[in-house]
Amino acid sequence: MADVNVSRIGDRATPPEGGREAASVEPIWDVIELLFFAYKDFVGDADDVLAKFGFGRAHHRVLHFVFRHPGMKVADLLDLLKITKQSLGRVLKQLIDQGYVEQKAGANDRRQRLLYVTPKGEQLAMKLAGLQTKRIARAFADLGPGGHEGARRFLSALIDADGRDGVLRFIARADRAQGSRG
Amino acid sequence: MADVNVSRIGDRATPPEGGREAASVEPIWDVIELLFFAYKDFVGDADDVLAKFGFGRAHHRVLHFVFRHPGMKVADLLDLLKITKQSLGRVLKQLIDQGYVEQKAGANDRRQRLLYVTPKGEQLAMKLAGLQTKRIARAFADLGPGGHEGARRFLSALIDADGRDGVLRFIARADRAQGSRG
DNA sequence: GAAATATGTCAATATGGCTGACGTAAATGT
DNA sequence: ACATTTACGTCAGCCATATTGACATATTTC
Repeated sequence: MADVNVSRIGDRATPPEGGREAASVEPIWDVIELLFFAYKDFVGDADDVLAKFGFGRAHHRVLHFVFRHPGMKVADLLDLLKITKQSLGRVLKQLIDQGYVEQKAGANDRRQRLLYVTPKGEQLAMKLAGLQTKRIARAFADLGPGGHEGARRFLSALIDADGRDGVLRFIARADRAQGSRG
Repeated sequence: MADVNVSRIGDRATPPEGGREAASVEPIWDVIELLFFAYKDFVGDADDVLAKFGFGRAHHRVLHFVFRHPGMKVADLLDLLKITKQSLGRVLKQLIDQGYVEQKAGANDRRQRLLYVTPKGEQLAMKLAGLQTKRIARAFADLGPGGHEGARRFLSALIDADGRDGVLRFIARADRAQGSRG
């Protein structure tokens, strides 16, 4: 966010919410816009690095989730990212061809292509996660104790109610799958 | 998030962070992934409506910011969205041609095209903001008191330090510019 | 052996970014 | 007054990422 100086500037950082909420529900403008700006900066960190590798956000997402869930099936990834196999195919192929991700036939079901990151892939995945972690950690430092828990609760609550538990379990399972590889 | 059932499921919702933080900083996986899933669902609400109008996220962003900052210059919008005038031009033209946004020459500087939403544009902007507000309000209800303030602080802290004040002032100014139009 | 499943791939299309070049009107500087 | 700069628009082409639909191949299952 280099500069957002749209001619003049104001001062009040919070909208007037005292008491009743006007007719037809007054939009929660501040959070709507903060989500936009915060997310943009958040992914921007990684975008810059990815560009040097000739990759985009799509590659990042695949690399990230394969890293977090070693042995993931292609179908799992499709379901998770909610994209088509054709879209996934393109970026996955590049990641494989360039040695960031590798496939192994499933032991039980040999039609399956289980996905794993290579050491090279792990290095990039960790580099990207490190950048994002740095930003988040800085935010938590600003927020003081309870910041992490608060953020987790807020973000979880934003997720569609019917998919929330699945996402939380997914994240928890990844933590187990990877263990501590600091 | 229809379903994220990647074969098996886990239980622990928070990573083991007790005490020291391994070598080279352990990534804050939960927040990294929650941001991804939360943001996806957050923008998904609007995407569905926009699709019915033949619009995309790019249209939403333009409509949103013009609505929030009536009389914005084209240059302001470019600086805010960080896109090129060619990219903006395409979607802005559609919004104007279809009567959602209108332009007026600047009073002082007649080269400027000041942007305003039409009543039709306001209606759509409010509809989209309403959907997002519903999601955020639901999250705040889950979080209890302090949820709004906590979210605002967390998201603000995520923004690049050097642009943060500008963004906060921008949001504050918009609140004044629009007043209560609930 | 037939049918279903997991994956890969070809082809065409849409959206929303980008760069570069050029045009026009209005403001500004000397 | 004229040259330059500014604000904006637009043409042309390219790239990344997503889509749909069709079809191929291996493997598992009924």
